[in-house]
Amino acid sequence: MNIGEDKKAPLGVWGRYLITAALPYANGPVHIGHMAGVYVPADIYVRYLRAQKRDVVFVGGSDEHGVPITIRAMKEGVSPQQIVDKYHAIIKESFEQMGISFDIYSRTSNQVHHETAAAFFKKLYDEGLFEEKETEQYYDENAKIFLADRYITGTCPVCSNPNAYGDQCERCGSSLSPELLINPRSTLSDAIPVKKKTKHWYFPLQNYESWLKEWILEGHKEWKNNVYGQCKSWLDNGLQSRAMTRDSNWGIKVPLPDAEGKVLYVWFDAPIGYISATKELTPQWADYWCKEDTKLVHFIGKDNIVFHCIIFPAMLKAHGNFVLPDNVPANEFLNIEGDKVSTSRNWAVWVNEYVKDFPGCEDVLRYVLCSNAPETKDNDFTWKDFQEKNNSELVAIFGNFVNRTFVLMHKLCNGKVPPLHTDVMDETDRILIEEIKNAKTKVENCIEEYKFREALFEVIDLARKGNKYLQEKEPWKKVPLNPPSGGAFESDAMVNHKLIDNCIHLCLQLTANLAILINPFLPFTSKKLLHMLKVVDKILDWKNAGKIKLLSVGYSLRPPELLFRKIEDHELSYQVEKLRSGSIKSEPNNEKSEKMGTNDKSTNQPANKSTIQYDDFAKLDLRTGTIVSAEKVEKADKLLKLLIDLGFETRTIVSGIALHFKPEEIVGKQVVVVANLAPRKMRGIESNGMILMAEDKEGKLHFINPDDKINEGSPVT
RNA sequence: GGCGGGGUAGCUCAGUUGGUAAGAGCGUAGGAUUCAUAACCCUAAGGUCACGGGUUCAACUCCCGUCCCCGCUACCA
Repeated sequence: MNIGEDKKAPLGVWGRYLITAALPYANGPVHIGHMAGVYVPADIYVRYLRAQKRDVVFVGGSDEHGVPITIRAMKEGVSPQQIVDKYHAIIKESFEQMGISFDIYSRTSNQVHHETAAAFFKKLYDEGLFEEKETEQYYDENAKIFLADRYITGTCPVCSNPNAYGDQCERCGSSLSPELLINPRSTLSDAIPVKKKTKHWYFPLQNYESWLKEWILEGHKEWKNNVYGQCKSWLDNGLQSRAMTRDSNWGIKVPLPDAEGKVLYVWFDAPIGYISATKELTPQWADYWCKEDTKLVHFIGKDNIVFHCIIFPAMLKAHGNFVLPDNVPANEFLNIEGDKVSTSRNWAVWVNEYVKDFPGCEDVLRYVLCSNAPETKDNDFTWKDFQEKNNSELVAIFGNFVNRTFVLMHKLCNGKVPPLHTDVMDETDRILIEEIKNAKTKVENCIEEYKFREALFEVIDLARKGNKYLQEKEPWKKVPLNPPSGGAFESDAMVNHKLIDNCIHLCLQLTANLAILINPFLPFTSKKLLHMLKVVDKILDWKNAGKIKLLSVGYSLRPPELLFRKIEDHELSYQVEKLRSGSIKSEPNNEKSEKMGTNDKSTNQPANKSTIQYDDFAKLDLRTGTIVSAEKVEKADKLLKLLIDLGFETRTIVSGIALHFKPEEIVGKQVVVVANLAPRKMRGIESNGMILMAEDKEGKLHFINPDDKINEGSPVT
């Protein structure tokens, strides 16, 4: 592959472009975080490339496999297919409505993908690139399923992080396999997983480590800081074999004879979805995937970095014959009104709802999300900001310029494009013409470097310059004059007439430029402009930008229509109210944040506990006790080391309540203790028992204790 | 605690390889104007560039340390 030789390729040297946007996971709709981080930037890039007449394909689709979907189906009593059908339709529609112009929006449950992914796997298998291991895999006997990586937690063998996930330790960055974990447990039913024999195929990432290091750390220093830093961290920590198959019946069947009940790991099959979608789109798919002069770019959220920068490239490398990503411009997260987006708390602005609440304002959302995109760090979306950006930039600068140009043209030039009289052009005119040219260069440079918000700023700035120009020229102050008939002579009036012509002429040409430049960002607006200017789509070719001969002299144009409307205060308060009233307080241990990235495939539902017999209860030795001392445990945010007087003895209990109570304020409190709990070491301190706590709906903890003070050590029955 | 990303005007962000760049937009305050969706245009205020050291003739820009924010993760048997 083209290691090291592809830096800063000059414009136009790429034969074709293959652009992918992260496959959204089909167990929920998309929200504005997804849009801002992935789909809007990807779409801008693609529309720009198309305007450049580059050969480009933009693929996407729903990611429909994975255990969370089967779990959800189980809970709702429907089939996994029904779940994904429902959300695939919603997601697809949202993208269409927002103008995300996929060449194909596919899905991983369809036939082509099953075949492609299976064949990919088979090829690696046939070449002996997998390690086949029969292992004791963890099985949840309550839920009756093998536990997917994500559903097992345990201790990381590398850094001793006790809550590493089965697929990855996020503390030390190591990629793991479930059986490497020490002390595993099920997050589904809380059951202690039992081991059961099963066979799986592992992909030895470590074999690609040195290659990845060279390819990324040496060859792609231009990647964004956040992306490069993450990659470096993983690579420095060392890679390990990772199982690429799972025990499940939802997914792509492992294409081997002895693999009943086994499917491909969702992260193995999902990125292959990009290939399948391309296949489905065109018989020439291989040109895009296999020819070295293809520029492959993955648009993703930051939660996907490891898969798109490490695992998938290693898979492609192993398979051979495929191009590798030239860049992976991952974005950070978008918060809403100061809080992180959370599906479980319903703290989100859903695209399908936005489209209903603000019909015809799709471009406004695109504008706000792009101009405030989390390109370098997490950012905040507020409705106030949404209003201000709309009212003071789209309406007041961009829309207003276009509107005053059109109104003046109709008032002063009979609704036609006036001629340009070079004899009366001045410095101001020439500067404006220069600015139009510059704008094109600036915008394209920014887009090529994935700096979309800056690019968009430059477009708006051009409109700003138009307003300034208009202000300086003040054509409305000049006396309009009918075209001279017969022997015209130079007079002040004649000159004024020419000045008006020049001003409006240039403003109109500028407007045409705006249509071209804004097109990648606000395609609906661009369309409206073309309609008003009575020109065809052809004019949107990027090569036309920067020119001032886009509209023919004498051509009559349509009356103006407003491009944007103001957003009123009451619309904001409605949205904010909707957001707040719809939000659900969730329990803190369930407060797994939603990422604006699209593949948060974990769900974390505490299951209802099953019925127990009296005997089970009677096994507990519950006692009252009094806290005699409390201190914070070093290097642990949540732990307090407590000494509890139980009457017959005083013992040490380590409890995870430090975020809720200060040590000094709980000394002397009576508590209920599980006295016969097996000892357990935490942070090196042996804990002998457990304090009972109640948790309210805010997630706050409260001690459980007797109404009146009673003797230490009194049994609780 | 670990890893990663950040901390620059009220807000959202730019600041290239260290040297007249401490900047932009919005917001705010004045002014001017009326072609325009009470919009546009002009002007102004304001920041010890998180903090403390260090390297240098010179640091927002390099080094060390500290603090804070965000994400993932850890300790809540």
